[in-house]
Amino acid sequence: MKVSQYLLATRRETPNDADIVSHQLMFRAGMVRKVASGLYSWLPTGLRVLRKVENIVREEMDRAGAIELLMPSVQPAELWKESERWDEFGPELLRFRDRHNREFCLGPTHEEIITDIIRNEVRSYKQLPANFYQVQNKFRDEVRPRFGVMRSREFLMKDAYTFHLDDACLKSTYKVMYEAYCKIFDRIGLNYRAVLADSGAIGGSGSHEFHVLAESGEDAIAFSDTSDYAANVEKATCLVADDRVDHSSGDTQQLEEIHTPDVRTMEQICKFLNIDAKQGVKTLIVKGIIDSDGKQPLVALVLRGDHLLNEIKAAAHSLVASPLEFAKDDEINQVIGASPGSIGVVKLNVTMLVDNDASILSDFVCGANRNDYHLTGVNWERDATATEIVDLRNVVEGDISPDGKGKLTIKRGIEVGHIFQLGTKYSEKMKATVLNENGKAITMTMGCYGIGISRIVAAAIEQNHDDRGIIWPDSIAPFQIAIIPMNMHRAHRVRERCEDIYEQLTAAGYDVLFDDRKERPGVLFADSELIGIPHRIVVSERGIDANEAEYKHRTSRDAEQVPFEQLVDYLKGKVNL
RNA sequence: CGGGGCGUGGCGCAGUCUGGUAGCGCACAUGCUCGGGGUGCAUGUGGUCGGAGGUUCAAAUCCUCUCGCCCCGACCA
Repeated sequence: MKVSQYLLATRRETPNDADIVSHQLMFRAGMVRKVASGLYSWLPTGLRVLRKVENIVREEMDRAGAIELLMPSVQPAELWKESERWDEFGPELLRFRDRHNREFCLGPTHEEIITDIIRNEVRSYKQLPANFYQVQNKFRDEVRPRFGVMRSREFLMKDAYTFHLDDACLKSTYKVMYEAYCKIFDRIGLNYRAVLADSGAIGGSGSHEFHVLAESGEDAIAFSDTSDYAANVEKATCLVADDRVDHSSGDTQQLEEIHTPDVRTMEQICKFLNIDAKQGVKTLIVKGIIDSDGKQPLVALVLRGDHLLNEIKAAAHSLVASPLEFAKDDEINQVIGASPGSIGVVKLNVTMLVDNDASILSDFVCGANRNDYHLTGVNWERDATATEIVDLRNVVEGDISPDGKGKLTIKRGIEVGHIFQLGTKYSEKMKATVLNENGKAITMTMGCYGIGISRIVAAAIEQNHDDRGIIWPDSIAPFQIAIIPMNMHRAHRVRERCEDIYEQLTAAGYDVLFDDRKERPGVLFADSELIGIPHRIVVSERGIDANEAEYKHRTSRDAEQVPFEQLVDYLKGKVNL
């Protein structure tokens, strides 16, 4: 491509609504432009990258035995009502009516449509397992779109769905998909980790997320520093470090009530009593499961002062309402007789779920269930008893890995892929069955597998940039090689030489950007670096005199001189096609 | 949804408090200049100041309504 016949659209300045580096650089490099909140146009440079990612995904999916198809982005309400997600999904699902007043939605995902296809087309166990995928725009009406294409409302996604006679078959295909995903991210050249994930509302037994590691990631992921344990912090567990002090000889503190005016938060109580948050306990009041009388009791969740509640773990408990709902202040006052900020575990009249680590404390501090008072020297058994001891908290750096091997470290990641063993959630509701070898109708068991194509583009930039711009891996660069002429508009021989190199490299199959604009060298250099073209050839009069082109990689400091006749072969050794 | 902020040429901003008929940088066009890191000079194109209504002799500026965009939001018990 010659720049004179292309839309480079680079900018020197960053728009003020771009607050992460990938968004800023995608704008400045002329890759995307915002059309409305969460909606972007992909300019030619951006589209080139998007297509490259898409093609790698497509090749690996095909190689793994998946078959491509394409489903509509507009979907009829009937199918969503059948799966009961029409009501479950919430406002993220954009709903509307057509001219005949029939209800539709813009597809945020395609389980319903694919299940409908498969139940109509697949009748025999002999046709299983089946693995279908598509690459398509999805729409989710995000409350707050942000970070450019990282969390936009419309985005490009590869989604695959598999159908099986039984769970064993599902598990083996799941493993094949897991490996295909690893190949995809390896080929793109990203630093990523596969982690255990919460399967969430979608249900099912097994689930992994694939995260690109980056400071700006929205998710926290926990790894063992010695084993291969890795999990989303939402899901991560740890072993309890049992460093309980032995008080069997009775040398504990006395229970004492202290007047603590205006002390409500853990931070305030620590300051007031000059203690560490590890020596305190916080008591969160949430709503419980509605009982047989139709009443909704309150449940207390007890955590060590320095720990954070994991809402997913809490909501998963059989006594706790799901999704998790915090009790309102007046309810708490009514039932417990004290306000939030003064709640504690002693003589607490509701079910008490105590986190593992809170349960091994002794001589700790908590609210007194009396406004403006706290208790010190509290001890389990003697002063209070847990209804149940459970895992309720987010793991933190330094916790013991659940496999007992090593300690957890926590890093941030951008979720770019997610695979699920769905089971029969959709196939059962939508009656997707096949006949088995005995002629009996069997409900198929399903898996689903997503990759955020547009998000990968942003994630790759988050991971690969410097102060001059993007640094693409060869695999997804919009152009692999830039040809930059020096003083071309005065020196015909520079133009001729560039044209010649451009022809040769293009013929060799490379994506080459020949910057033939009448601009000063600084502009040409700056733009090629901003766009992130990994390999750069400079042709100058001086070089022509020496019969040499200059080669430099985007990441290297110094350039190398290469004789013109060796240039193509030289690049073949440097640039991965 | 709650809280905060912002809408002025394509982009980044000043002007708004204290009303007087719109300005700067970048980009763009033309000419000269420069020619290995966003050259310099000159000239020029482009904005009914998000929209509607109101106050006023006069509104980007004051008032009312409205639309759009951005940021933050369990962590507290």
